[in-house]
Amino acid sequence: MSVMPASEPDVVGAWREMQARHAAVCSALERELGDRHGLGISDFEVLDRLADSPAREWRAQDLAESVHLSQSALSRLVDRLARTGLVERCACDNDRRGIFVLLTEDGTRKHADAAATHRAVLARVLPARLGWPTAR
Amino acid sequence: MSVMPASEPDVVGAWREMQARHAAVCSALERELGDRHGLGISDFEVLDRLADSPAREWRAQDLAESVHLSQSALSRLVDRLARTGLVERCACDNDRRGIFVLLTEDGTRKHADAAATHRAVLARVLPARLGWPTAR
DNA sequence: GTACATTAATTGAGCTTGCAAGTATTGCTT
DNA sequence: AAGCAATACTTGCAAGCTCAATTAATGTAC
Repeated sequence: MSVMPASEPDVVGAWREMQARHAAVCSALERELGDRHGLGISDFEVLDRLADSPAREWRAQDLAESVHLSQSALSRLVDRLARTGLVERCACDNDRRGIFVLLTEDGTRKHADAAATHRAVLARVLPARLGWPTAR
Repeated sequence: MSVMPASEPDVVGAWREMQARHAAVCSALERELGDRHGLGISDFEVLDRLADSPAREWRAQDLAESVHLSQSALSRLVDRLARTGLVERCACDNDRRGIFVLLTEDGTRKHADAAATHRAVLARVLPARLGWPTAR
Protein backbone atom coordinates (compact mmCIF):
# COMPACT_ATOMS: atom_id res chain seq x y z
CA MET A 1 0.00 0.00 0.00
CA SER A 2 2.09 2.84 1.29
CA VAL A 3 4.99 3.77 -0.93
CA MET A 4 6.47 6.17 1.57
CA PRO A 5 9.59 5.35 3.54
CA ALA A 6 8.83 4.17 7.05
CA SER A 7 10.74 7.08 8.56
CA GLU A 8 8.20 9.62 7.23
CA PRO A 9 5.28 10.45 9.44
CA ASP A 10 1.93 9.41 8.00
CA VAL A 11 0.83 12.86 7.02
CA VAL A 12 -2.25 11.65 5.17
CA GLY A 13 -3.40 9.64 8.16
CA ALA A 14 -2.84 12.59 10.44
CA TRP A 15 -4.88 14.79 8.11
CA ARG A 16 -7.74 12.31 7.98
CA GLU A 17 -7.80 12.11 11.72
CA MET A 18 -7.81 15.87 11.99
CA GLN A 19 -10.67 16.13 9.52
CA ALA A 20 -12.67 13.62 11.54
CA ARG A 21 -12.09 15.48 14.76
CA HIS A 22 -12.79 18.84 13.16
CA ALA A 23 -16.05 17.58 11.65
CA ALA A 24 -17.16 16.07 14.95
CA VAL A 25 -16.47 19.26 16.88
CA CYS A 26 -18.08 21.51 14.26
CA SER A 27 -21.20 19.42 14.08
CA ALA A 28 -21.56 19.32 17.87
CA LEU A 29 -20.91 23.06 18.20
CA GLU A 30 -23.27 23.93 15.36
CA ARG A 31 -26.06 21.90 16.90
CA GLU A 32 -25.66 23.01 20.51
CA LEU A 33 -24.83 26.67 19.93
CA GLY A 34 -27.70 26.77 17.44
CA ASP A 35 -30.31 25.04 19.57
CA ARG A 36 -29.42 26.68 22.86
CA HIS A 37 -28.41 30.17 21.77
CA GLY A 38 -29.40 30.68 18.14
CA LEU A 39 -25.78 31.14 17.09
CA GLY A 40 -23.68 29.57 14.36
CA ILE A 41 -20.04 28.73 14.86
CA SER A 42 -18.78 31.80 13.05
CA ASP A 43 -21.19 34.00 14.97
CA PHE A 44 -19.80 32.70 18.22
CA GLU A 45 -16.21 33.09 17.11
CA VAL A 46 -16.76 36.75 16.31
CA LEU A 47 -18.49 37.45 19.62
CA ASP A 48 -15.67 35.59 21.35
CA ARG A 49 -12.95 37.72 19.78
CA LEU A 50 -14.82 40.87 20.68
CA ALA A 51 -15.36 39.73 24.26
CA ASP A 52 -11.66 38.94 24.58
CA SER A 53 -10.69 42.46 23.64
CA PRO A 54 -10.41 45.00 26.46
CA ALA A 55 -12.19 47.61 24.37
CA ARG A 56 -14.70 45.04 23.04
CA GLU A 57 -14.02 46.29 19.54
CA TRP A 58 -12.01 45.09 16.55
CA ARG A 59 -11.25 46.32 13.08
CA ALA A 60 -13.27 44.32 10.56
CA GLN A 61 -10.23 43.12 8.68
CA ASP A 62 -8.48 41.85 11.80
CA LEU A 63 -11.65 40.08 12.81
CA ALA A 64 -11.86 38.40 9.41
CA GLU A 65 -8.31 37.15 9.64
CA SER A 66 -8.72 35.97 13.19
CA VAL A 67 -11.80 33.86 12.49
CA HIS A 68 -10.51 32.61 9.11
CA LEU A 69 -13.20 34.18 6.97
CA SER A 70 -13.01 36.26 3.82
CA GLN A 71 -13.71 39.96 4.08
CA SER A 72 -17.00 39.49 2.28
CA ALA A 73 -18.17 36.68 4.53
CA LEU A 74 -17.29 38.76 7.57
CA SER A 75 -19.08 41.80 6.22
CA ARG A 76 -22.30 39.83 5.88
CA LEU A 77 -21.80 38.10 9.21
CA VAL A 78 -21.53 41.50 10.89
CA ASP A 79 -24.72 42.50 9.06
CA ARG A 80 -26.55 39.57 10.61
CA LEU A 81 -25.14 40.14 14.09
CA ALA A 82 -25.92 43.84 13.89
CA ARG A 83 -29.45 43.12 12.73
CA THR A 84 -30.03 41.06 15.88
CA GLY A 85 -28.42 43.73 18.04
CA LEU A 86 -25.40 41.76 19.25
CA VAL A 87 -22.79 44.04 17.68
CA GLU A 88 -22.62 47.54 16.26
CA ARG A 89 -20.72 48.99 13.38
CA CYS A 90 -18.83 52.10 14.27
CA ALA A 91 -16.91 54.36 11.90
CA CYS A 92 -13.32 54.86 12.86
CA ASP A 93 -12.12 58.41 12.61
CA ASN A 94 -8.44 57.73 12.01
CA ASP A 95 -9.10 55.84 8.80
CA ARG A 96 -12.52 56.40 7.40
CA ARG A 97 -12.29 53.41 5.09
CA GLY A 98 -12.34 51.05 8.04
CA ILE A 99 -14.95 50.24 10.63
CA PHE A 100 -14.89 49.02 14.17
CA VAL A 101 -17.17 46.22 15.19
CA LEU A 102 -18.14 46.46 18.80
CA LEU A 103 -20.01 44.24 21.20
CA THR A 104 -23.28 45.57 22.63
CA GLU A 105 -24.66 44.83 26.09
CA ASP A 106 -26.90 42.16 24.56
CA GLY A 107 -23.92 40.73 22.76
CA THR A 108 -21.93 40.58 25.95
CA ARG A 109 -24.68 38.65 27.73
CA LYS A 110 -25.22 36.35 24.77
CA HIS A 111 -21.53 35.61 24.61
CA ALA A 112 -21.28 34.83 28.31
CA ASP A 113 -24.12 32.31 28.01
CA ALA A 114 -22.84 30.72 24.84
CA ALA A 115 -19.24 30.51 26.05
CA ALA A 116 -20.28 28.05 28.73
CA THR A 117 -21.87 25.78 26.13
CA HIS A 118 -18.86 26.24 23.88
CA ARG A 119 -16.38 25.15 26.53
CA ALA A 120 -18.57 22.24 27.57
CA VAL A 121 -18.83 20.94 24.01
CA LEU A 122 -15.11 21.29 23.42
CA ALA A 123 -14.26 19.55 26.67
CA ARG A 124 -16.60 16.71 25.72
CA VAL A 125 -15.83 16.12 22.06
CA LEU A 126 -12.42 17.58 21.32
CA PRO A 127 -10.34 15.05 23.23
CA ALA A 128 -12.72 12.20 22.39
CA ARG A 129 -10.38 10.45 20.01
CA LEU A 130 -7.02 8.89 20.38
CA GLY A 131 -3.76 10.44 19.30
CA TRP A 132 -4.17 13.86 20.82
CA PRO A 133 -2.17 14.91 23.87
CA THR A 134 -5.27 15.01 26.06
CA ALA A 135 -3.15 16.08 29.05
CA ARG A 136 -3.17 15.56 32.79
CA MET B 1 -10.20 35.84 32.99
CA SER B 2 -10.11 32.09 32.98
CA VAL B 3 -12.32 30.47 35.58
CA MET B 4 -11.05 27.00 34.89
CA PRO B 5 -8.75 25.17 37.26
CA ALA B 6 -5.14 25.20 36.18
CA SER B 7 -5.06 21.42 35.98
CA GLU B 8 -7.44 21.43 32.98
CA PRO B 9 -5.92 21.53 29.55
CA ASP B 10 -6.66 24.68 27.56
CA VAL B 11 -9.31 23.17 25.39
CA VAL B 12 -10.32 26.46 23.81
CA GLY B 13 -6.74 27.24 22.88
CA ALA B 14 -6.31 23.79 21.39
CA TRP B 15 -9.49 24.24 19.37
CA ARG B 16 -8.38 27.63 18.05
CA GLU B 17 -5.07 26.19 17.01
CA MET B 18 -6.79 23.31 15.28
CA GLN B 19 -9.10 25.68 13.44
CA ALA B 20 -6.12 27.68 12.25
CA ARG B 21 -4.31 24.61 11.01
CA HIS B 22 -7.43 23.21 9.40
CA ALA B 23 -8.15 26.47 7.61
CA ALA B 24 -4.56 26.72 6.37
CA VAL B 25 -4.56 23.18 5.02
CA CYS B 26 -7.99 23.51 3.41
CA SER B 27 -7.13 26.73 1.70
CA ALA B 28 -3.84 25.34 0.35
CA LEU B 29 -5.51 22.12 -0.81
CA GLU B 30 -8.42 23.94 -2.39
CA ARG B 31 -6.10 26.20 -4.34
CA GLU B 32 -3.59 23.60 -5.50
CA LEU B 33 -5.97 20.73 -6.22
CA GLY B 34 -8.21 23.22 -8.01
CA ASP B 35 -5.53 24.92 -10.08
CA ARG B 36 -3.56 21.81 -10.97
CA HIS B 37 -6.29 19.18 -11.32
CA GLY B 38 -9.66 20.90 -11.37
CA LEU B 39 -10.73 19.18 -8.16
CA GLY B 40 -12.21 20.44 -4.92
CA ILE B 41 -11.25 18.93 -1.57
CA SER B 42 -14.39 16.82 -1.31
CA ASP B 43 -13.93 15.60 -4.87
CA PHE B 44 -10.46 14.41 -4.05
CA GLU B 45 -11.54 12.75 -0.82
CA VAL B 46 -14.14 10.70 -2.65
CA LEU B 47 -11.71 9.63 -5.37
CA ASP B 48 -9.21 8.80 -2.65
CA ARG B 49 -11.61 6.50 -0.78
CA LEU B 50 -12.50 4.74 -4.01
CA ALA B 51 -8.86 4.32 -5.00
CA ASP B 52 -8.10 2.85 -1.57
CA SER B 53 -10.71 0.15 -1.99
CA PRO B 54 -9.61 -3.09 -3.65
CA ALA B 55 -12.81 -3.20 -5.74
CA ARG B 56 -12.65 0.58 -6.37
CA GLU B 57 -16.28 0.82 -5.34
CA TRP B 58 -18.18 1.99 -2.27
CA ARG B 59 -21.75 2.22 -1.15
CA ALA B 60 -22.92 5.82 -1.32
CA GLN B 61 -23.87 5.98 2.34
CA ASP B 62 -20.51 4.64 3.51
CA LEU B 63 -18.78 7.16 1.29
CA ALA B 64 -20.82 9.97 2.80
CA GLU B 65 -19.90 8.96 6.30
CA SER B 66 -16.25 8.50 5.44
CA VAL B 67 -15.83 11.95 3.93
CA HIS B 68 -18.02 13.66 6.55
CA LEU B 69 -20.72 14.86 4.16
CA SER B 70 -24.48 14.61 4.31
CA GLN B 71 -26.19 12.12 2.03
CA SER B 72 -27.55 14.92 -0.09
CA ALA B 73 -24.19 16.62 -0.49
CA LEU B 74 -22.65 13.31 -1.51
CA SER B 75 -25.40 12.62 -3.99
CA ARG B 76 -24.73 15.88 -5.79
CA LEU B 77 -21.00 15.42 -5.54
CA VAL B 78 -21.31 12.05 -7.26
CA ASP B 79 -23.44 13.77 -9.92
CA ARG B 80 -20.62 16.19 -10.65
CA LEU B 81 -17.93 13.52 -10.67
CA ALA B 82 -20.04 11.27 -12.89
CA ARG B 83 -20.73 14.14 -15.27
CA THR B 84 -16.99 14.57 -15.77
CA GLY B 85 -16.50 10.82 -16.15
CA LEU B 86 -14.38 10.19 -13.06
CA VAL B 87 -16.85 7.84 -11.36
CA GLU B 88 -19.88 5.79 -12.32
CA ARG B 89 -23.07 4.98 -10.49
CA CYS B 90 -23.88 1.31 -10.45
CA ALA B 91 -27.06 -0.32 -9.09
CA CYS B 92 -26.39 -2.92 -6.46
CA ASP B 93 -28.43 -6.08 -6.87
CA ASN B 94 -28.55 -7.17 -3.23
CA ASP B 95 -30.33 -4.03 -2.14
CA ARG B 96 -31.85 -2.10 -4.95
CA ARG B 97 -32.30 1.02 -2.85
CA GLY B 98 -28.55 1.50 -2.70
CA ILE B 99 -25.96 2.30 -5.31
CA PHE B 100 -22.30 1.61 -5.73
CA VAL B 101 -20.02 4.42 -6.78
CA LEU B 102 -17.07 3.16 -8.74
CA LEU B 103 -13.90 4.70 -10.04
CA THR B 104 -13.43 4.80 -13.82
CA GLU B 105 -10.12 4.54 -15.66
CA ASP B 106 -10.09 8.32 -16.02
CA GLY B 107 -10.84 8.64 -12.34
CA THR B 108 -7.97 6.33 -11.46
CA ARG B 109 -5.52 8.40 -13.48
CA LYS B 110 -6.86 11.68 -12.13
CA HIS B 111 -6.55 10.39 -8.59
CA ALA B 112 -2.98 9.22 -9.09
CA ASP B 113 -1.98 12.68 -10.35
CA ALA B 114 -3.84 14.56 -7.66
CA ALA B 115 -2.62 12.32 -4.84
CA ALA B 116 0.93 13.51 -5.42
CA THR B 117 -0.16 17.14 -5.07
CA HIS B 118 -2.25 16.23 -2.04
CA ARG B 119 0.63 14.59 -0.20
CA ALA B 120 2.99 17.41 -1.11
CA VAL B 121 0.63 20.05 0.23
CA LEU B 122 0.02 18.12 3.44
CA ALA B 123 3.70 17.56 4.00
CA ARG B 124 4.30 21.28 3.51
CA VAL B 125 1.51 22.90 5.48
CA LEU B 126 0.17 20.37 7.96
CA PRO B 127 3.17 20.29 10.31
CA ALA B 128 3.85 23.98 9.82
CA ARG B 129 2.76 25.00 13.28
CA LEU B 130 3.88 24.13 16.73
CA GLY B 131 2.07 21.89 19.18
CA TRP B 132 1.32 18.90 17.00
CA PRO B 133 3.12 15.60 17.56
CA THR B 134 4.85 15.95 14.20
CA ALA B 135 6.74 12.71 14.79
CA ARG B 136 10.41 11.97 14.75
C1' DG C 1 -49.99 -11.09 2.12
C1' DT C 2 -51.10 -6.43 3.54
C1' DA C 3 -50.00 -2.59 6.21
C1' DC C 4 -46.39 0.11 8.44
C1' DA C 5 -41.91 1.48 10.00
C1' DT C 6 -37.15 1.81 8.34
C1' DT C 7 -33.47 2.59 5.24
C1' DA C 8 -31.09 4.56 0.74
C1' DA C 9 -30.84 7.85 -2.34
C1' DT C 10 -32.54 12.09 -4.64
C1' DT C 11 -34.61 16.66 -4.93
C1' DG C 12 -36.15 21.41 -3.25
C1' DA C 13 -35.26 25.43 -0.55
C1' DG C 14 -32.46 28.36 2.06
C1' DC C 15 -27.97 29.77 3.98
C1' DT C 16 -23.04 30.70 4.18
C1' DT C 17 -19.02 31.16 1.79
C1' DG C 18 -15.43 32.80 -1.61
C1' DC C 19 -14.13 35.28 -5.77
C1' DA C 20 -14.40 39.22 -8.46
C1' DA C 21 -16.00 43.74 -9.22
C1' DG C 22 -17.42 48.16 -7.27
C1' DT C 23 -17.00 52.27 -4.06
C1' DA C 24 -14.66 55.16 -0.89
C1' DT C 25 -10.52 56.66 1.36
C1' DT C 26 -5.59 56.94 2.03
C1' DG C 27 -0.93 57.73 0.82
C1' DC C 28 2.77 58.02 -2.40
C1' DT C 29 5.06 60.21 -6.44
C1' DT C 30 5.89 63.74 -9.20
C1' DA D 1 -1.93 69.46 -5.64
C1' DA D 2 -3.03 66.04 -9.17
C1' DG D 3 -2.83 61.56 -10.50
C1' DC D 4 -2.54 56.74 -9.30
C1' DA D 5 -1.70 52.62 -6.75
C1' DA D 6 -3.00 50.40 -2.53
C1' DT D 7 -6.21 49.47 1.17
C1' DA D 8 -10.93 48.68 3.61
C1' DC D 9 -15.21 47.45 3.13
C1' DT D 10 -19.52 46.12 0.45
C1' DT D 11 -22.18 43.88 -3.18
C1' DG D 12 -23.31 40.58 -7.23
C1' DC D 13 -23.05 36.11 -8.21
C1' DA D 14 -22.16 31.21 -8.35
C1' DA D 15 -20.81 27.02 -5.79
C1' DG D 16 -21.42 23.82 -2.18
C1' DC D 17 -23.51 22.53 2.07
C1' DT D 18 -27.45 21.09 5.40
C1' DC D 19 -32.18 20.19 6.55
C1' DA D 20 -36.62 18.63 5.28
C1' DA D 21 -39.56 16.39 2.13
C1' DT D 22 -39.95 12.88 -1.46
C1' DT D 23 -39.46 8.40 -3.88
C1' DA D 24 -38.29 3.66 -3.89
C1' DA D 25 -37.09 -0.68 -1.76
C1' DT D 26 -36.69 -3.58 2.31
C1' DG D 27 -38.09 -5.87 6.47
C1' DT D 28 -41.45 -6.78 10.14
C1' DA D 29 -45.91 -7.58 12.48
C1' DC D 30 -50.20 -9.21 12.29
